[in-house]
Parts: sequence; structure tokens; C-alpha cells
Amino acid sequence: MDRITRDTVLDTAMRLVMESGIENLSMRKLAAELGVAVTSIYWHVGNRDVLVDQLVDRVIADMGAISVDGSTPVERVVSIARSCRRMILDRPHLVGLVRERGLESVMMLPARKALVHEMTAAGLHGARAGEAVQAVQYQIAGFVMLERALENSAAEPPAVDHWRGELAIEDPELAASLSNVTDGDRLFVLSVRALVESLLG
Amino acid sequence: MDRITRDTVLDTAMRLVMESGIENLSMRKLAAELGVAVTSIYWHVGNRDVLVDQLVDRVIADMGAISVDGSTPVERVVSIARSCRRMILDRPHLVGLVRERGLESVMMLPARKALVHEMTAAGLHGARAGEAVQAVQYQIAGFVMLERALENSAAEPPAVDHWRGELAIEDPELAASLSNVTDGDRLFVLSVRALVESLLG
DNA sequence: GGTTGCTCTGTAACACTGTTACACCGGTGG
DNA sequence: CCACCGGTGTAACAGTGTTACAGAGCAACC
Repeated sequence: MDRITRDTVLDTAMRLVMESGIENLSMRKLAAELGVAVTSIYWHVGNRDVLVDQLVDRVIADMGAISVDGSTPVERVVSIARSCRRMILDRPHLVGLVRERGLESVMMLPARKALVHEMTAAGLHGARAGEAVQAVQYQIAGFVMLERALENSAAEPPAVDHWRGELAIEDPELAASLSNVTDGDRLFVLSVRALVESLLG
Repeated sequence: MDRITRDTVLDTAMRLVMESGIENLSMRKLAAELGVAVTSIYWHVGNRDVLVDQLVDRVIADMGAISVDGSTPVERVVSIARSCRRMILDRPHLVGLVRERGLESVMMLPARKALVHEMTAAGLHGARAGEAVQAVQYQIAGFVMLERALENSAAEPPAVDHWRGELAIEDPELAASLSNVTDGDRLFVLSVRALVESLLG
């Protein structure tokens, strides 16, 4: 009946993903939502993989520039990391998308340019600067991915208690700090600042 | 024909996972490998989810104690982190297993006890020590998860070149250091050492 | 007008996946 | 003998990605 376009397909797919996540997006559901047969989608986008790739591209493309502020180099890098983390967490479907397609590296790209700039401005050059950039990138992306994974599994604690009993911490404040659900932003900033202070010092 | 046991099911499942990964483990393949109908597996283990949970438990259980050496506190924590990373990377199927079941937290448990010990021995107490332990744990688990994800997608680079051209780095050595495939162990040790030196300093 | 050719859509199928209702078979206890 | 129960098999349900094939609609050319 009504003709569909590659763009309308991507629009609807994006909407479905934002509503119920990538794990609930199927070609048949997408076709039904468009009021069309499955084959039309395949004709327009080709594949489920390229469909998801296109969605990743869209999300990446509409990520605004990351903000950099702070007077000291450390504070500027920390602000880059924070901005990057917020950007990713503000798009909850992004992590699922890149994970399904193995495109985790694109999550590290936004910060790359700004980090290179700050590192060289802070006096690092050559391989030293490259390693510093990569270290911070890995910390940002790794932290965010892990954070998202943990928040999904926080409801059902793991069945393995092999380790819980072995801890036997005498320091009550330390034990409380470990058993508390972590304040993500606080731990993130603390970690990044510690890392960067050491890399730049 | 031949009776099967919960243990034989788990043994065979573990073997199949080690051979071709969790993503290629299906109840029917497992049943065929056991020479039995699917329903028998369901009778013995109940579910696919509990099956995977059992496999995770097995892998976790056979992880030996992590080794701690080094004279300074920093070196000892770094050695803990390295040992933990090796333990995870030596079990390539582990990451897939915990990821499928959302049990990423179990990957951080082995290091917990040793890290608490070292942090308190280094003079940290209370919430400070707790935050330090969590920071290092997040860095270890996040780094390893990201590392594994990136090595799988290294073959097919992402289709997004929005950022590649924007970089325009003048420092050739820096550019080379960023485009090179990263030496995982080197970057990992460098990052952990930087983080820990700052946390303990 | 008739015919060809291209774009796009629909039907129906293939080969999978996890899961389960139900029948059956063999042994053990009453 | 018979009933029960642990364990197995058959066959199905609902869902997934993907595709071979047939057909509509429309433009262009003879």
C-alpha cells in the first residue's frame, strides 16, 4: 500500500529501540509497525546488521560536541570525561546498540580529539601522550559499559557467595562503603581524576 | 537410551562453550551432543538461564587464588590487577558467559579481598579505602570487558568516519601511537599503576 | 496500444531458537 | 498385578533472521 523509505524504516526502528530496547527489536515487529511485509525492509536496508549500524551512526551523529571547562589541565580532562559519560548515559539505547554490533570503539571517538588537544597542551608528546589518551579513553568506555551492565543486573544478585563470607572486613565504614550501591558519578570522577593526575604529574 | 546426569549435561555444555562459544550453544545442539532429546535437559537443569548460571559458577569456582607480589603497595596492587586480568583472559568463554547473564559483578569479586587487604595495609581506611577498592575494581573489569569487545570487532572497523578526518594530529609519533593496535597488557599496567599511585599518594 | 523492464511489495517457506504439553517406557513398592 | 514415579521421546507453539518467488504498479520505448 503506502510506500516506505529507507528513512522511514530507520525512523521507526529508532523509535522502537527507544521504546523497548534493541533486544526487543525484530524485523517482523518493525514491519508490522510500518504496516508492511518483512521483505520490504530487507529491500530498503538490506540486513538487520546494517540496520543496527545505521542506528548507531544516527545516535553518534546527533551527539553534540563535548564541553571542556576548568582551568587546570586535570580539571579539563576530567570535564571531558564527565561530558563524555553523560553523553553516553543520556542515550540509554546506545550501549545496547554498540554492544550488539561490536562497535564499542565508536563510544571512545567523541573524546579522542579533545583529549589529544588537552594532553599536548599539558606538555605531553609522542607515545607518552598517545598512551595517556588511550588510558583515559579505556577508562571512560570501560567504566560506562560496566556501569550499565551492573545496573541491569543489580536486581538479581549473583548466586555465587563463595567470596562474600571470605571478606570478613573489620573496618565497618569500609565494609559499608563496599556494600553500598555505588554513586556512579562520584566514583567515576574520583577515578578519572586520580588517573589523570598521575598521568600528567 | 543412556541415562544422563545433571553433571554430564553441565560437562558437555561446558565443552561446547569452550569449543565454539556461548553464542553457539543451543539446547538442541547440546541434546544432540548428548544423544538425547531436548526435554531431558530441561528435566535435569530446568532452564537455559540456570544452565548458564551453573556454567558461570563452575568457571568462577575453578579460578585459583590471585597472586600478590611486589614490595611497595603500588606494585602489589598492580600485581593483583594483572593477575586478575590474566585469570579472566585465560578463560575466553567467561566474558561471554557473564555478559549473557548480566553477572559482570562476579568478575570483580576475586580481587576484592586482596585489594581490601592491600589498601588498608597501605594506610587507607574507611570510605577512602572503599572508594579506592571500587575504583580499581571498576578499572580492571571495565578494561577487560572493553578489551575483549574490541578484539572481536577489530576485524571490521566501524563505518563512521565522522571523527577520523577531524583529528588532524600534527605530532606523527602521537598519531602512530593512537592508530596502532594497542598492546593490552602494557596499557593496562600503565593505567592501573597511574590510578593506584594517585589513590595511595 | 503493446511490451519490456525496473522498483517495490506480499506470500510462503527454510532453518533456526527456547520451551512445553503429553505420551510412553522401565523399574520399584504395595 | 498394578500403581506410581523418574526419565525420555514426539510433536508442537511461538518466535527469530532471511530469502526464493510471484506479483503489482509505473515509466519508457517500439
